[in-house]
This record gives sequence, C-alpha cells and structure tokens, in this order.
Amino acid sequence: MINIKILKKVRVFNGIEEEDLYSMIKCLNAREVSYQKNTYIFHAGDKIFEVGIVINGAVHITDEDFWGKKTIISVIENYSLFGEVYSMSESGISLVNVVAACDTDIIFIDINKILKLCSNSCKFHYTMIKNLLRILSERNLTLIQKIGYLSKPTTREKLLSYLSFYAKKQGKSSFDIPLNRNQMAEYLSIDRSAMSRELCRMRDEKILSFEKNHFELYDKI
Amino acid sequence: MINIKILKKVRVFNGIEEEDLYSMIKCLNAREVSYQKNTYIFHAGDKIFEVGIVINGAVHITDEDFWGKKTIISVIENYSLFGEVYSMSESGISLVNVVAACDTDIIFIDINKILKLCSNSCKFHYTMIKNLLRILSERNLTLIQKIGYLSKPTTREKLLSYLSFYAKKQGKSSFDIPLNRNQMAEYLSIDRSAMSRELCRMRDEKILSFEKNHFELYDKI
DNA sequence: ATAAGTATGTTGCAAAAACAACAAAAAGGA
DNA sequence: TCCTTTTTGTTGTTTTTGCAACATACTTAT
Repeated sequence: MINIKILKKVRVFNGIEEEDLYSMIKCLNAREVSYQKNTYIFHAGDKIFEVGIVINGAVHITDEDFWGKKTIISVIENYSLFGEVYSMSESGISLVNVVAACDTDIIFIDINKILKLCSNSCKFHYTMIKNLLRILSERNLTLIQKIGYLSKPTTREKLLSYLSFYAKKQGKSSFDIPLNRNQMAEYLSIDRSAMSRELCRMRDEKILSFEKNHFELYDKI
Repeated sequence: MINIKILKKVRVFNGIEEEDLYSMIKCLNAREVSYQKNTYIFHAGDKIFEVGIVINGAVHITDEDFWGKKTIISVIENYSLFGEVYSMSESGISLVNVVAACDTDIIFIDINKILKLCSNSCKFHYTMIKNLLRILSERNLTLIQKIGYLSKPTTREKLLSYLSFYAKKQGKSSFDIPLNRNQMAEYLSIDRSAMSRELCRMRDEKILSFEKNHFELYDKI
C-alpha cells in the first residue's frame, strides 16, 4: 500500500491536497516496487513509460562507454524523481542505466497520464503540470549554470565564475557558498589540490579572501 | 500583424492547427516587437513574464561576472525560444542578459497562460504543454550529456566519451559526427590544437581512426 | 581531554594543456 | 584554372594541471 504521507514530500506533488493524492495514485497507476541492491531498474535502450520516485534507499544513474567503462552520472535518493526526461522525450529511449545502489523502494507513476485530462477530471492535473514545468525549468538553469563554469579553460576562471555567481546572487561582495572544498572541486570537476593552490594564489594577489565557506571578492582599484 | 506561417515553424506550436494559432495569439497575448542591434531585451535581475521567439535576426544570451567581464552564453536564432526557463521558474528572475545581436524581430507570448484553461477552453493548450515538456526534457538531456563530457579531466577522455556517445547512438563502431574540428573543440571546451594532437595520438595507438567527420572506434584485442 | 576522523592547505614532479605560429590540404568562388 | 578562404594537422614553448604524499588545523565522539 502506498503511503500518502511520503508522497507529500515529493516535489512534483507539491500543493496537491491529501484527498487528491488518493485519486491520483489510482489515476496515474501508481505502484510500489522493491529492488535488491545492484538490481537494474532500467537499462540503457529501454523505452521508458513511467517515472520512478525513490522512497527508500538510492539509485545510481550510470553510463557505459564504447569500451564498457562505467561511470556514475548521478545519485538519486530521498523522494527524488528519475526517468522523467526520458519518458517525456520524443523517443522515450533511455540512454542510461538505473541501478539500485542498495535495497530500495520505488514508486512508479505513469507521468504521461497527467497530460490527459482523465474522465473524472481530477483537479490535481493542473498543479502537477505546473510543478513539472517548474522542476524541469529550474534543473535546466542549474545545468546551464554548471556548464558555464566547466567551459572555462583554467581552474582560476572556473573558480571566479563560480564565486561571481554567488556574489551576484547574494548581492554582496562578501558571501557564503554551500559547498566545502571537496564538494566544490568535485562540482567544478577540478583537482582539489590544484584548486586550493589557485585559491591561495588569488588570495596572495588580493583578488579575494576566504575563510571556510565564506568568501569575499575585491574590486579592482 | 503576426505571421501565422512563421509561428508554424516554432517547435512549441508543433501540431497546432492553423485556425487554432489565430485564437492562440489572442489567448496568449502574442505581440511582435522589433529591436535594433545591441538593444537589451532583458536585463539580468528582470522578472520575466513572457517568453520570446526570435522571428528574424538573432539574440545573444550574455552573462557578466563580478568584475564586469562579459561572456556570450548562447546565441538564439531562427524560431527558437528564450526566457522560458526563467518565466517558469519559482522566482522568475533572469540571471542573464538578452541582447539583440543585430536588428531583430521578436514575438512575445505569455507562456504561463497556457497552463490556465482559458474561458474559451482553446484546445491547443494540451498540445502546447506536451511540446513544452518535451522541449525542456530534451534540452535537459543534451545538457546532461554535455556535462558528462566536460567533467572528464583530460582531453582524451572528453573525446572518447563524446565519440562513444555517437557510436552507441548509431549502434556502430563506425559513424559520423555532426561537428567539424573547430566546433567539436568549442563544444568540448578544449583547445583545437590540443584536441588535434590527441586525436592523432589515439590514431597512432590504434584506438580509433578518422577522416573528416567520419570516425571509427576499435575494440581492444 | 584525548583520539580518531575530516577538512584544508602545501609541495614536488611528471604529464598535459593552452597558446601561438606555421604548414598543408581541401573547399569554394571568380 | 587560379586565387582565396577555410579547415585540419604540426610543433615548440610556457603554463597549468593532476597526482601523490604529507602537514596542519578543525570536528566530533567518547
């Protein structure tokens, strides 16, 4: 039996009344499935009709290159979605694998049904579509943001564009960032020690200063 | 007066009948505006209510860092959208500038209205929502794809993951890519000469071969 | 307070990349 | 055809990076 309390934590169901969630799980054919660790949930090449919601545990989105070398693209956990971009794309064909990283419970819903106004014309459709568009838009933004950083040729430029973003966002030359050094290096796809070296170099050149997660950028004189 | 023939070329209106396009331009408050070269269409910080469609000319999406250094993030032309991710995000605040790259004609539409079932219940809403979700999903995919390449530490790994993708996509170890060397280097954010050197190195190591846009990947023996 | 664990900074070195400048080949136009 | 332009490959040099290993601070739990 699907737990309604849990569904309320899933962003795509934001703003949907509890009573509507009941009709929703019927209307969207929601079903819960448990997977054992290392089980494949989707394979690359599968046609995807449903989106998955991780209720318990975690899944890895993985890719495999021509020579069979595997990479973990991302980790999905706590009430997050996977498969939505494939199930809504033209082909519907997944390019990646989805694997249970540990024993994991998944709720599947038939996302394409939210587009069809069903016979009982459940009022949650409108809310869910708005949520979906918002989720996809905002993810688009964060991805574009990240590409902006990664596209810079040097560690220094990557760092400055990343830090500039937070300065602009917080409207101050002095601000906090949400990542520690390890996470920051990983996010920017650079070597942590090289990053540390470059940060200190810029501090010596009086371009910026920092302590822990707090940074300050200096204007040119 | 807005040209219906032109709207039919815009992807978000795919599958909408010509007669519906007429009611649509009313329902969504479509309006056409001309901009002179170098005019700002949106500024970073603006709240975005409408999406723009480039009908004629081109616009540059630009970013400016803390020190005022500008970068062109992307170029939008021929019947493509801009502003949709901001207008549908939570805040609605643009983080980027949009500037007319030359004399340019834009059609603006109030995208959020497609969510509201209007009083005359125009039947195109459903189609447009489906198109929008598809556009956003597929863009998400291409962005994630690109981040996958950019995240690799070396030029060689960037190239191999990029080429692997096309091998997989075309289901053959021998395939064409859609970019020439310059474009490929730009897309992967690497130096063209370094890329060329690395490609030739891999050819010498019998990992792959190429001629123009045609590549072949070799299995390990 | 101590010990273990984590986060951050430091450094040497070898490998790789960026940059710049040029060579060669291919494509396109007059 | 010849000339120009574009594309691709080549190479030398300098700078930057990744990697590895270690030092130092800071946290956290006991």
